[in-house]
Amino acid sequence: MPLGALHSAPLVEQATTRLREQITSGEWPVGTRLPGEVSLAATLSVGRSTVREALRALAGAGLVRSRQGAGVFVIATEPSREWRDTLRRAAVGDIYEVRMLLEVQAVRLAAVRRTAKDVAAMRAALAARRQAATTDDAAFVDADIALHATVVAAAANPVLDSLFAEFIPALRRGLIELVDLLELRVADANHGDAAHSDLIDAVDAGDGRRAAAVLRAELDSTLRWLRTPTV
Amino acid sequence: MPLGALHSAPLVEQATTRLREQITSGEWPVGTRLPGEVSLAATLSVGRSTVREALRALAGAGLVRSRQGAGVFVIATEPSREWRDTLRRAAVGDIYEVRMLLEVQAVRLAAVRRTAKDVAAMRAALAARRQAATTDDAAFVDADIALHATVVAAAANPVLDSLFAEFIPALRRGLIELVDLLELRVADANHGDAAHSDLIDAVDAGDGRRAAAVLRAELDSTLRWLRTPTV
DNA sequence: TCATCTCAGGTTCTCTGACAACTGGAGAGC
DNA sequence: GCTCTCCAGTTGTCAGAGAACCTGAGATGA
Repeated sequence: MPLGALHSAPLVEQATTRLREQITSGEWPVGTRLPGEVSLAATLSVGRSTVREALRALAGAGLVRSRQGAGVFVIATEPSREWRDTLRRAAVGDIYEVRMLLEVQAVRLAAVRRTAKDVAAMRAALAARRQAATTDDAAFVDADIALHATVVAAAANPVLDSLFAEFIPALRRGLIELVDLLELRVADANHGDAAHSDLIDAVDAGDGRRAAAVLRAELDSTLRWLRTPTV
Repeated sequence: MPLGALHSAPLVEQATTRLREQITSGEWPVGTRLPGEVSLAATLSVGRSTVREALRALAGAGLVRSRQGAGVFVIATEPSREWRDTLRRAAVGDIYEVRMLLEVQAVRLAAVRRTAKDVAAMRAALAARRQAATTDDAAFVDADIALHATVVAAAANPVLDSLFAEFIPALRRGLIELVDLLELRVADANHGDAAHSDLIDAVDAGDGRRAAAVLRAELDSTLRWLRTPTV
């Protein structure tokens, strides 16, 4: 692998970058119909095939969509990954607060929408969490998070699922440290088992209010610790 | 907006899907050098240009990378933007439901944490929304969303801010279509002004319960429309 | 007046062919 | 063993042609 290519980037890549900049700079907001291929080729001083390939790259990135005969339209701007940066840099307390907010509402939905299959998955995850109680902190936290993910999944909203998954890396980091710092598992390696069992029972019974209360109590006590300044 | 295209997908999209499946199925793991363009064109029974465009789409999605003379290589087996993909592809009702869930809880926090500066920003945004009432649907929806963003910002949680921003492109799309479809602004160009004014008053007064109720009523009625199957 | 149809111009889609630029491996020479 | 050259195969770019599609304007008919 050379340290750096000494020849310029292929024209398609340059064109892709130029067009992408038009989008991310706000020049072409969502909904904009891009100039036609022939016009863009003239503007960029490249062949039409080069423009087409650049547009395909932007389409593959999810920024544009083309309709034959109608044109190519901006369907998304490419934010600067602000969300993921924020999630990486934010105080764990802020992250956890949003997680809590989301999940407490999610269990209300889960209590309404859960299927027998969802409940079976929750109970299987609870069993796995119990099994992980004999292992190290990281594995235990992973099993705990996996259990919560099954509860969120029962809300039957793919956006929620995906959003919860976005939180997992940060949650994992924060929770492993917290469990270690507080030595939560010294007295009880299966810390929180009763609450999780109650949670699943409540969801199973369709009692959203109770499920939310159980989960809120659990997450709230954790949040309080996460918000406590560390010495 | 057509209910569904009655003609088959463009060949480039089909080829992209086929090639992507080879990657995501594990047939072509990371590091694999794909067959050459000429070979792929023969395999897929399309022209070489079609293959090239499909490969560009995959490159734009971050799955492959090509080196002139050397070949095209798999660099990832999963798109790296699962969350964003979900947000783009999900049913607008699912998106809106999560937005609602988030925002109703956010206003509870906002009612506790708002500063005088936050409230001033909300009122300025309300004024801007009123001004946008004289313009087109898109501008009005933008002003509406901006107002909601000021309310979320008052919750003083950067993760919430950033997360709300993630929803904006999808919300914008859905809401502009809804406003247009239902002709919500024919009778009242400044649709929903009273509710928004009440919302700000409640946040200003620190009445989280009332703020949540006002917002829930607003968002719930919109969600109901978004969940209604379109004829 | 309104609804429907037709047409023209502009758009994207696909293919072909040609040539340029590049890579990597094999073989030859030192 | 190292370096250079050559060659086959690869990607990159362009041009051109025709097909398929979309949209808006205008014409026609009820």
